[in-house]
Amino acid sequence: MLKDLPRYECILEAVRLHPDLDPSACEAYLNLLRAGDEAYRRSEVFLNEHNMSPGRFTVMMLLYDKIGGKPVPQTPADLAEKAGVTRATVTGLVDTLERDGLVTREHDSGDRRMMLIHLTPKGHSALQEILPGHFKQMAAQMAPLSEHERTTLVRLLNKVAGIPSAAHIVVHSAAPEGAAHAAGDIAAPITSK
Amino acid sequence: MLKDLPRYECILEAVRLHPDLDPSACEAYLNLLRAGDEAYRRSEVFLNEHNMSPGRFTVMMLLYDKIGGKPVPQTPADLAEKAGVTRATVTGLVDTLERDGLVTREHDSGDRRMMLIHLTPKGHSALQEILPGHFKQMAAQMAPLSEHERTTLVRLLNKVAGIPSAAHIVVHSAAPEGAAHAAGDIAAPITSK
DNA sequence: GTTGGATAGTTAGGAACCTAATCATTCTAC
DNA sequence: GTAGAATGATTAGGTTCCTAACTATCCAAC
Repeated sequence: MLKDLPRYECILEAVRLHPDLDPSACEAYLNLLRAGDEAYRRSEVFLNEHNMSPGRFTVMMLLYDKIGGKPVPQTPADLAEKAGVTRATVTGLVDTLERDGLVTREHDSGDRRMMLIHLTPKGHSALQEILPGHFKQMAAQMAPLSEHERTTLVRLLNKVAGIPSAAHIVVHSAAPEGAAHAAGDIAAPITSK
Repeated sequence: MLKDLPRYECILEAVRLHPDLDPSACEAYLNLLRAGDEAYRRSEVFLNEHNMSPGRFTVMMLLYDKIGGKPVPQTPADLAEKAGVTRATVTGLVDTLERDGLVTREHDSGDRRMMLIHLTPKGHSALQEILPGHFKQMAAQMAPLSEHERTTLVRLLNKVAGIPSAAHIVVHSAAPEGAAHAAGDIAAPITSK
């Protein structure tokens, strides 16, 4: 939210009035929020140019199988769970995506409570058109960092986000219960709720 | 947006279909967005418990002089500029803050186009009540990081966010045009638009 | 001194999120 | 087999943001 962050000196000033304020924590926290927001907004600008929003894009990416490159149908509840939003939000996103002809709804033949959301050919080609630019855009944003710095950044971010340890995930990719590698299911966040 | 990030292996898989995809950039980017979102949402939850939202809180903090601890009036345009949102958004936020008796609007005596937003005594004490918890909450979120790690994190985040260099800011605190240290005016982002 | 352009704030309408309530279908237990 | 709980999706209504259009005031130039 803050466009310009307070200088470190100003934070130190504020500590006089508020002894609870941990200056280095405050600085790290504000910079994290700002950098995250910056990166998010840049992507948003790019997506907007292609009649996309982060929410719409996420839904479409979830319908797009990264491994096979083929569209795979999913239920709204699946999409909500994977995207980390409510089912009501998915309903709204699918509404506009369907309106634009990028996805279709279909009743599940087995359980008629469920819907199956499909990427249409139009949706698939829209994605093909957007993805290269999106990837370039991500690469450009991270370009200032060396490979080593990226690794460090990921490690520190995971510490903050409450991910136990980045290391063990790659090592023993447990997956005790089968299925669903598509979006990866590493480290279920504490944000369960 | 994504609750669970793809595993690194899955990203590597995806590179086969999309040569533009820079795996380490993608991983760093996704982790940045997720960690930022996590931190943001945690703060949001805390603020919500006190009848606040990030937007409302930011406006009130801008009206609260961190140095003197005294409320200082500001125009909506000022607030919008410092908060990095549109003036229309500030109008909406001030509407609800005024409704709740936390701020008041007053016509500028000199230029009757302008309004001056004041923190009311009620608003001031609401802030006093929230701030200690907010600070503790920030400290708790950053607790997993050592002082050294915090410095590193800030340096890497600034690289990504396009801040030229964190060092020189503290060193020669230029401030060529006078005034307004309240919210700090370091490093105007590229996001000017 | 009046016209025209800039500036400050608001209004109107839309998108993406939320919670809570509703409707339809399925499953479970008796 | 039927009542009631559980589950999937939607609807209704609210919030926070946006852009674009509007209103009011000020200032500058003729």
